[in-house]
Amino acid sequence: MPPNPTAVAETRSRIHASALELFTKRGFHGTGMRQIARGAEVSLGNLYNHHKTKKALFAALLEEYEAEYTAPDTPLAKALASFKDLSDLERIGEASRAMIRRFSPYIRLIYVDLVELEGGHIRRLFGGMRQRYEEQLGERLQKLRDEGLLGDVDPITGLMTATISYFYLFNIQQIFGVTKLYGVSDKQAIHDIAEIFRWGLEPR
Amino acid sequence: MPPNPTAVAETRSRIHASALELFTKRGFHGTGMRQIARGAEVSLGNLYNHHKTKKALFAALLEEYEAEYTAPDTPLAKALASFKDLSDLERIGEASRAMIRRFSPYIRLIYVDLVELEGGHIRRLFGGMRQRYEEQLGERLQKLRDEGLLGDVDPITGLMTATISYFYLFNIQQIFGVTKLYGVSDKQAIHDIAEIFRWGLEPR
DNA sequence: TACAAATGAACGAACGTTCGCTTGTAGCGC
DNA sequence: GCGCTACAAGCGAACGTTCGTTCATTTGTA
Repeated sequence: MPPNPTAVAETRSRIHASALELFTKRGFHGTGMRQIARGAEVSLGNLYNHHKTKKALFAALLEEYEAEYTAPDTPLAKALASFKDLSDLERIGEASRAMIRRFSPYIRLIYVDLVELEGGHIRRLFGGMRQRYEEQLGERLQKLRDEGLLGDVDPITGLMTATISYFYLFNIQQIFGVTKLYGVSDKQAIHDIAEIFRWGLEPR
Repeated sequence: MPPNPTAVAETRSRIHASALELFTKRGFHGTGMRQIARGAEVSLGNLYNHHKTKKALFAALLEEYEAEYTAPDTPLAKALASFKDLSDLERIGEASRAMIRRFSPYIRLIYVDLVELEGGHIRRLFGGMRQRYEEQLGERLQKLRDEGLLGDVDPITGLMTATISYFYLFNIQQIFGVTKLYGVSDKQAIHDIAEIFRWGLEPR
């Protein structure tokens, strides 16, 4: 148990794994440092060699996930980057599902932060959403509109609402534990929602 | 300090108010019985004359709110009950906004339950949603469809998605603390979203 | 007089953090 | 190649608080 870089990194990752599991299951104040140490098979004191306080440990988990989540190679980022026209809505739905599956522990951490700590994390995620969508999609959507491939409603708002609908659907199912919110398979729900955002509820 | 019914009820409501404020602000495990007692201007021991345990006190708050929330005279229940055609979508948006405003403490409690306790509450709320929509709106929507006032997409799914979009929008703004998610006023956002669900993003 | 409402001291357990100590290897002079 | 040193990594007892809950007791009407 020395300054061996790989062994130290392994210890750190065991601590993070244990802390993640407990924080997401019992919340911040419901999780004790002794439980984290036991789960990581590490002494209580050693936790404090890696993180100054319990809060700092929690914050480290959030930051780790945030970096991964905001990377440009996530399913959702790729789906939005390659968005060409409204036939790609289903891809956004599939990507949203993949995001929730991959990042469900992160999302739970965000809820913990909201409920028990300052809650600033989720505000940051949604805060600049509109602007990010405009920067990334504004030009392409304007072009589609000029070509007569979009209707009169604001397409940025439309794509945001569609993405949020998908995201929240799978959030409800995965995080809240609800099965088949719409009574159909995920694939079917993704298609139905895409159709709604393409054609609306009015008759044509 | 006697068996005076109104005085006892007043004490109870002070306890509930103090507990609600603390639970929603610091979570379940982050709130102490002594803090609740201090906030309610009540002795520590007296809390246990009204609720057997801390968990029971929390559960009582959730139940109180749930009864109010599922009552038939809430803004959303009335908006859905009086839904006639797609021009009423804005009313659902307004009602959703009113719901989030009125019930934001309840929603925070639900998040606390999700993060720190069993989390069964939110599952119950979303679990039977599809069925409730079918029971309450199925017949009316079928009639609208027969009259040629609706398109081909499933209108139940459409109305559910629209309601959830509104609800979550104001949840994001009120509970998560995000201002103007869509960059426009609430009124404008309600209208834009209604237009999207009516006409879709495709050109007409 | 009876009894629910209200009180605050007391209990044992668990909390986050600190601290003195041990362990074990990396880097160094030889 | 070999001991030696320095020091990060790891340990668990201990500290002072705070926790949820209990309980003997007092208060104040019905």
